[in-house]
Amino acid sequence: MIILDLKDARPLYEQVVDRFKHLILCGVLQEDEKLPSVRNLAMELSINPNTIQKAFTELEREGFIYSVKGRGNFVASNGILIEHKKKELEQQIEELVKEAEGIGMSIEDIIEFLTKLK
Amino acid sequence: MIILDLKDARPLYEQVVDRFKHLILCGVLQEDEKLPSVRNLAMELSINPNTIQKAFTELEREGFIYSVKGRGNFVASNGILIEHKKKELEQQIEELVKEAEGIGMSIEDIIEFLTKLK
DNA sequence: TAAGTGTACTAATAGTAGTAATACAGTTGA
DNA sequence: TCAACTGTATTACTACTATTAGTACACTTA
Repeated sequence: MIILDLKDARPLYEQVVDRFKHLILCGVLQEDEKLPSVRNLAMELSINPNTIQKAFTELEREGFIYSVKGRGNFVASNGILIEHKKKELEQQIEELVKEAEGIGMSIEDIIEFLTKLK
Repeated sequence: MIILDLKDARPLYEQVVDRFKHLILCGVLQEDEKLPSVRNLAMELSINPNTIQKAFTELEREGFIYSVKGRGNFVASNGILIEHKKKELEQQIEELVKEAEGIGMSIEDIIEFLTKLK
């Protein structure tokens, strides 16, 4: 299900995160489907369970999965995932607006720039 | 002119960068005014010249100052500074838009969100 | 050309990120 | 209830990177 590339310079947990993101976004893993357990997957990949745990924690932080103690990790609903990402983006936008105002660029200026992008 | 806080966890060069940013943005340092030399300031603060050099390189990268080999570092014109920051922001906005489109959020949606911020 | 200036290279060190070993804690089903 | 599964927290080892410094080079100006 998940394949690691040990020659890849990227950290193992990051590779795991990206693989699962892909599987979820492409619909291979369906809503509420159970992910392999931390231990199983770690054994299968011959790495430490904590590395998988770190990957799952990150996936949860980004809204891709949810985790239930003692039961397992599960694919989050598409709605929740998108809602999560939307909030993240809105936060980023707010920070950007603050910075922009610091150099005398108003929200209107930003909207004007966005309009040109269309 | 510049004061360091050795108890501060932040790196020395970063403290120097922030101090100068403040001095420039508040107009204490005027356009084309010469900054203290790398060696002088280093001696005054009892740190290594390379640390000041690193701070100045960062300030130049962000458009706050410009540097002339053999002559010194000088405060950039306000216009250039703002232009520089504006381009940086616009780049960030473009990246944000791409991400937003990835989750089905259009430029119009972003504009709507911005409008509510006003 | 001396005395100032910025810059590049290298190295020592401290801090952090990645991974692992291990122990703790919740859930489930025979 | 308890064994066997599940996620989680704590700690520690290690490799990498960031920070700082030592030193040498290169340009500018009077």
